[in-house]
Amino acid sequence: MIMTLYVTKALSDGNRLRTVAALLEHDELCVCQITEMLGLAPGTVSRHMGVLQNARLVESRKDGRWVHYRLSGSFPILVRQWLAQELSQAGVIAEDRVKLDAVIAADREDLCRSQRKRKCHSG
Amino acid sequence: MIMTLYVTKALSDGNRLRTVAALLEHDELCVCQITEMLGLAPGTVSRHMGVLQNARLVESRKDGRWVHYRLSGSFPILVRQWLAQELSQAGVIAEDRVKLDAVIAADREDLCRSQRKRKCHSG
DNA sequence: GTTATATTTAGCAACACATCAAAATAATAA
DNA sequence: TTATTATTTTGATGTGTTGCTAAATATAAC
Repeated sequence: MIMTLYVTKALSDGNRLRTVAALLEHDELCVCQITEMLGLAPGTVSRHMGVLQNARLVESRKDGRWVHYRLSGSFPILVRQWLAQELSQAGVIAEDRVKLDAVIAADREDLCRSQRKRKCHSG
Repeated sequence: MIMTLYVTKALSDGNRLRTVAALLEHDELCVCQITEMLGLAPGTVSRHMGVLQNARLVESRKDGRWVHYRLSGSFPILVRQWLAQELSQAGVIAEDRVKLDAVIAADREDLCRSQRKRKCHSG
């Protein structure tokens, strides 16, 4: 397969684009933070991150039970510039920015605890 | 939907990437020429071109029964530069280049005639 | 060791997409 | 007008993707 396709396919999903937008503004985010921002199941987010990692757009760093993702050094710079321009204008991403700020301000443990609780109530 | 998604989705298919690569090197190509290069059914190629046009990556010009496509003026320049760099290294696209040169050298009417013939034989 | 827990993987249903053949369109040629 | 013909649209089919829940993995806390 054309290498470029891994990149364009990875970027051809709205939730992955939102994640990249978030990582353009925050050095590192852990899976639970991204999960909170997107409002998806953890497993789904994990798979999205796998697609981005497979395209070499993000890298992961393990910190205890937490896994942090950041934009990869091999993220094509021209694409990065383009996305930085375009995504900053999208409404959804402005909302994500607000939500993320709250998420980051909160304690990480509290965040994970509230995600667990939500899961129990829904089942 | 995030506007950017139209672009990334349009570029997330191998045959559409090959088409864009061809249009980076040839001002204009008609549907039958692209069809010959990709080796797909005309209807399939038409739909692909529709996706690219919808994302404002290409524009069409009608010339009698023929329709010519070219890269749009609103094709994001950073993406264009990135693709020009990346796609030039792909093997498939090198092959396409050779095939396209032959296609363009041939008479357009002959090309369409041969495509008609092929269709009959296969049915 | 055992328990708790953040993430990943597996299995599955729903939806989206690529492809072809064939019918419909639009334009030329006779 | 009638016949050709390049392209588009439609209908059907197979494949890929996204999402969830639940099980598995890996790490920390007890």
